[in-house]
Amino acid sequence: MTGRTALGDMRSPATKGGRRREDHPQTPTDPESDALDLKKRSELLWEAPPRPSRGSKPTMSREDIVQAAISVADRNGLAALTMAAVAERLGFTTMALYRYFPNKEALIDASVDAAMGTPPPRSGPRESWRQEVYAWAYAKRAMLIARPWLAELPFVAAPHGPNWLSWHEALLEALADTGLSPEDLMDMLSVVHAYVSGASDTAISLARARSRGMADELWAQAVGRDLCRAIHNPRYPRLSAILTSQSGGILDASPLP
Amino acid sequence: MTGRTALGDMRSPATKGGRRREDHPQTPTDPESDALDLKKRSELLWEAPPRPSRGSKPTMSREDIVQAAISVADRNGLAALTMAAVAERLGFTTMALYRYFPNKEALIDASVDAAMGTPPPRSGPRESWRQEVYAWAYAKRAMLIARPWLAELPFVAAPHGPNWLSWHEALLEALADTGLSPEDLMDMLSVVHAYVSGASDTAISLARARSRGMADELWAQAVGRDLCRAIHNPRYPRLSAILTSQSGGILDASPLP
DNA sequence: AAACAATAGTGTATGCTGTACACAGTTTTG
DNA sequence: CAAAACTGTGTACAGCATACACTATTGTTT
Repeated sequence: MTGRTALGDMRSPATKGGRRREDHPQTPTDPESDALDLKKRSELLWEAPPRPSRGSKPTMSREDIVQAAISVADRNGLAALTMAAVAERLGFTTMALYRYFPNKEALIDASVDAAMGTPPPRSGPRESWRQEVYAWAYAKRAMLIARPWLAELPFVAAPHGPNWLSWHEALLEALADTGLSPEDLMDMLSVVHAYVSGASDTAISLARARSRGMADELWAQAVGRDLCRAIHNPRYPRLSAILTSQSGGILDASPLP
Repeated sequence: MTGRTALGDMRSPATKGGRRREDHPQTPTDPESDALDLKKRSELLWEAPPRPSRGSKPTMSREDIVQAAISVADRNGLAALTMAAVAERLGFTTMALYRYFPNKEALIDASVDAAMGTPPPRSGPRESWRQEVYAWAYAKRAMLIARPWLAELPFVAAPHGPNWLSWHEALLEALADTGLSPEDLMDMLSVVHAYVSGASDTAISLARARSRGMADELWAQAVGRDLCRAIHNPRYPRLSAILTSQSGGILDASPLP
């Protein structure tokens, strides 16, 4: 929702202007085109097309465009990230961007990878794997909070770029002393990743609310509202009991230890 | 969104047709409107507006519309879920839907909650909490795989409806024998939720690919492509080592135990 | 140096989107 | 029976991604 204001822009617009796939899944228009799509997305993220020898020189670079896209999203959220907005920020025509990226999806793929950056290098000496993983988790959480629009994107089936891999590499390094098997390490990658994303959920939501100028109190009120509906509702006896038992640890925006 | 390929439609379009917020976060158009937005979304999900006494009777119900929306998304993914598509499936005009839902976002909120349904009831006698949590996790995973478009929506800042709460309630019931404190139970909710989502990632991706008619082999090839770029890349020594050490547990679509 | 080919950025056009608005028909309330 | 409140329709519009045709620019080939 993806925009996520929330809705709008999510991520998966097939092809908007052009042809459309409205067919039944059993009779797909072109089964191969999707696989090619995934491969193409990955390739565009990793492989720079060779600079052609002839023709006039490009004025911008993919880097420039990605930076512009990131700053647009940083300011106004994913919904504001339109081709026109990016182009305007660069002082070019909308269509000029299509000389660098074949479509919006490719631009977003690149922007997402660039926006997540690389995990901060270890500052001090190596600590226990527990501490290392803590540090990694905090770093990822901070990254998501700094760029809450990343969480507006769906988490499945996106291509994984160089920076995304670097976060995995860093986590593997944090786990180096555990002596886990390769298989277990792979599992840990997804577990820790998912945990941090999930645990950062409310913090990200708060960050988004703040960036849109919402007062913290209003946000907390709005977020707590849903859960509070369970209270005294016979359909949710256990949830109700927990919510009334004590506090709203739910409203605490820092669920990570 | 988004044929989904993936981008397109996400969820966060601020407001598409109407007024637009392009302002700087520091000078928001109307800080209160967002808080009201969140509250409104929650209310729409929980509180049915009272049937007016005067006027002609409605031909459809919100239920009908939600079911139509779900079946559209089931068939063609989130990108195909447009107001026009839902209306057509029901044999009504697009604008007729706006008598039941104030905007697309509200319809999606309702559809998401309805689509996730309620967790299956326990079949046999109560088992150990471990087994109970396993069962819950499998159920959630199955639900996500059955409706992969749910994973195309952003995971933050969406209102939580009755069914969503019921999944939490069920997990609390599974954890009943653990003797955990209320605080710890709340933490467990987000941890287990996040874990299952993350661990189901590839399985969901595969389900989406299948529903679009892609052969499993093609999908695996496309998905593995990204990770394989780390192999023999000096920037990712540990990742490379793991990936070459043995198998591609990565390509296994069933990471849950 | 001249002719050519391939590119970069522009301008314009298109189809799809969500949704505002004004209407006509229908049902209940006074 | 008139007024009020609603339902579904028709039309209209702005915003979006993007196709296409154009020109100006540049390196390659002759």
